[in-house]
Amino acid sequence: MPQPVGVRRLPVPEGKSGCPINLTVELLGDRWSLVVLRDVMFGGHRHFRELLTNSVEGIASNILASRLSKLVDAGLLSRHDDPSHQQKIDYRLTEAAIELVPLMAHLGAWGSRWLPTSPELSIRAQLLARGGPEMWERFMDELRAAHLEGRPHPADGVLAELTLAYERAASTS
Amino acid sequence: MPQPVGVRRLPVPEGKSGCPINLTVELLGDRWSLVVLRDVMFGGHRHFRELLTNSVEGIASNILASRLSKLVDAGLLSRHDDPSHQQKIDYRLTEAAIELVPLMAHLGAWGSRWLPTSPELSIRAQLLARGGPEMWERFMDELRAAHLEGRPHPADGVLAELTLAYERAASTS
DNA sequence: ACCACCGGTTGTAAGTTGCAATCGGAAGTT
DNA sequence: AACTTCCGATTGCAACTTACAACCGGTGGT
Repeated sequence: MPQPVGVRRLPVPEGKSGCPINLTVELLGDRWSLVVLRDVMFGGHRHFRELLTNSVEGIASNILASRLSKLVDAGLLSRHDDPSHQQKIDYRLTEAAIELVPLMAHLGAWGSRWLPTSPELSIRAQLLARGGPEMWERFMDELRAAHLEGRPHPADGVLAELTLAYERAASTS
Repeated sequence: MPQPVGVRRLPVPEGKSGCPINLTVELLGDRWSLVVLRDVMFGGHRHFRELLTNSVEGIASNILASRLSKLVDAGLLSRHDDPSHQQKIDYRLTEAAIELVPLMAHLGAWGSRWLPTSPELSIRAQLLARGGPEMWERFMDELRAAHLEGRPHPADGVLAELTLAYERAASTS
């Protein structure tokens, strides 16, 4: 299991602020980083093409490539060979990224409360918000099993529940 | 009290995604928006110069101006005349911004766990994280009193506690 | 041999950011 | 009345980032 950087007491990079909020914003505060992580986390997409094609927002391939390598460098994603295809790369969430689940939940909850979201897309966010910390922990354990240990998502897990709720909403609208 | 936009079921803007996480990232996912909100929220700075001069990260004045007006347009800040000076503008948090407190808490907690933060600056984040939802609610009520009703922060409030902890840490390091 | 798919790169144009200097008006000081 | 400081910004410019479309060499299935 990777060690939190903060615990190692690394020096604050020269000329930077060292405030936790600021450093997190410096790392994730751009148009795409969190969206890519969202697709890996909730969409279950783990390959370049998958992320490129299934992105609702239409990310450009060069931006996706640059974000993926940035997130790998930052220790939020890890690269693995895919046995099914020599060129295929399997991007997996690291523990650091998995611990962003509560943040994603809040982000989604706030957005669906204050911004003009589309109903079918905000169902997952509302479900996850209502589930609270207990549900987030279950989801994080599920992600750990899938991304750190390579086991598949269970059919009765949180991801399945969220996906099902979304699909039901999307088909009836 | 302002109404959440989501509740009004505004249409999703043409060609945009409608996903709550995406819309929130579109609004707040840049280098400065959350940092400015942090300074208003935790630093108690409510004037342009104050934000410009006391910013640890050194924001440029044109960027600050552009972010302030964007946040006002988005309904996260409101502008008020300051009786003490005709040109002075008092930027106050709205209810929407106050409800970002849990998000800020998670942001700070994640950053202080995974990024090389400076100890004295992460004390507040850790205190707020440990306080949990109960402390966040107290802090939000305090912010509502200060920003929506114009009453001063109480001397024994959450903000005072956080500031004291920071100042103690800063002086002994 | 053919062709779809793999993770990317390249070129280019448009937009955003960072930095320093500066603005006109308001208030305090002498 | 003159001078200085403070007020929320704006301007010009250079550097960087983003968006879009075309394209790359290698892989694998038919």
